Amino acid sequence: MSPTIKVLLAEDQSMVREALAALLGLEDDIEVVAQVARGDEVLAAVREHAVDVALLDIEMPGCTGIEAAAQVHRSLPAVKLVVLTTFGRPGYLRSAMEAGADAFLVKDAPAAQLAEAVRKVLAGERVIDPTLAAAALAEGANPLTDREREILRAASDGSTNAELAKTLHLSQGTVRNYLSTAIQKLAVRNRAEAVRIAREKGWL
Amino acid sequence: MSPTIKVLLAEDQSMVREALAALLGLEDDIEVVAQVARGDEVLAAVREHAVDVALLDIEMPGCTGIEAAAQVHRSLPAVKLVVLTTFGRPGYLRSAMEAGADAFLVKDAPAAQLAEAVRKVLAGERVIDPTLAAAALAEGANPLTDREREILRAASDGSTNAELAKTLHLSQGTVRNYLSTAIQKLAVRNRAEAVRIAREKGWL
DNA sequence: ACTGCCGTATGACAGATGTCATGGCGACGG
DNA sequence: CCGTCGCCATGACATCTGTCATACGGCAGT
Repeated sequence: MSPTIKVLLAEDQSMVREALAALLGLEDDIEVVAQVARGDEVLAAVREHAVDVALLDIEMPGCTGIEAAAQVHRSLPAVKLVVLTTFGRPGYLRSAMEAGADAFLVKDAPAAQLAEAVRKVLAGERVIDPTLAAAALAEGANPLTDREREILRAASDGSTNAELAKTLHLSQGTVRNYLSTAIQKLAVRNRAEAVRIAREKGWL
Repeated sequence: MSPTIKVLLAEDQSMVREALAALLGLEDDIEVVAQVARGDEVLAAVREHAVDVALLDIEMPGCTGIEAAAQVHRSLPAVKLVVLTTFGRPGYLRSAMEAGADAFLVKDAPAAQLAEAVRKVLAGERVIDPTLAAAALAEGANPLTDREREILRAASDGSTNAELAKTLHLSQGTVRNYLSTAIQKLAVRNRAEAVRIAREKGWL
């Protein structure tokens, strides 16, 4: 009796995106009504196509799927949000939830979970991998301040202190202080490790 | 008249893998007869299912799709090899070709190219993105020696010189020398940048 | 009002990192 | 058999990084 579920797919790699569309197309009750390749095109497309469920990849040009989720959640709170990602990083889960996501799936989960998640969120359920949820809770919140995160992100391409100081309009000493505190908070021994760990946890 | 083309799909993320299978399943002349999630399972599966074309992702546990391609190429040279990857790194293309690949596709190409590539390689054609091919040629070969690559790879997680020396059974000075020459060859200013650049080019 | 915490800054110090010159050893090509 | 190259090593030097103590203004919570 119910009409088909209208789904939007946001994913930057077209081959993956179209493959997921093919997968969902096999389901009778689901219809992919829109596809976008950039985070910043999500909101408009959701509006235009009266989407029921938006399926969002995190890593996208324009803006991340998490940011896109937040935008949609603010403007159109009725739209259900499924966040889909390659990396099961606890920090991602946390921020996705804070952005109003209804489901959080990792791409190495079985494909059947995708359609299932779409149906469940529409029924008002939340879908979260319990292992990941546990990890997210166990690990605690991001200990880094905004500025520390920003400097760490800027340092992640191998820039030197002098370059960082210039681009961030800070003194060189300040840059070192921030990196130093970040290194200590993450309990590592240099900036490279700090970047790696923060990335892994989804804190960058 | 010709029987269906038997395809093996190797890709570690099950959602993507099954989605690609769904996509290829839409084609009448193609049949996905095997799916594996690890590089080191490819060869056995190709043998077992008398596969015509193997579709290999590069980033996989066990071994990379490129290594798997080389194995298949050596043992069963009649099997056609399509390498599929997220990252259009020229160095990847180069090594894929050296491993005997018949096609090289990036995941952000349109989905239609996938089935098309399968048919073309079976017809004896090679399928390569011309832009990428140009980039691979323009950039030249990997200037790093085996050892330099190895040390750079080991250093990429933020290990310190002392740790590298220990795990690689080298003197600390030697480690520094290798990193220094790698840094110079890549025309960068520190190991972090060296790692980044080498990664980008697919030289790691 | 007082107490944190954040952002910013400085100066000093120790230790890590990058560079350079130099050497030995083995393999491979001319 | 000689030159070149890759691999490994040492020592010396300059620079970059990480740590610590200290400071000041702002802003939030008690």
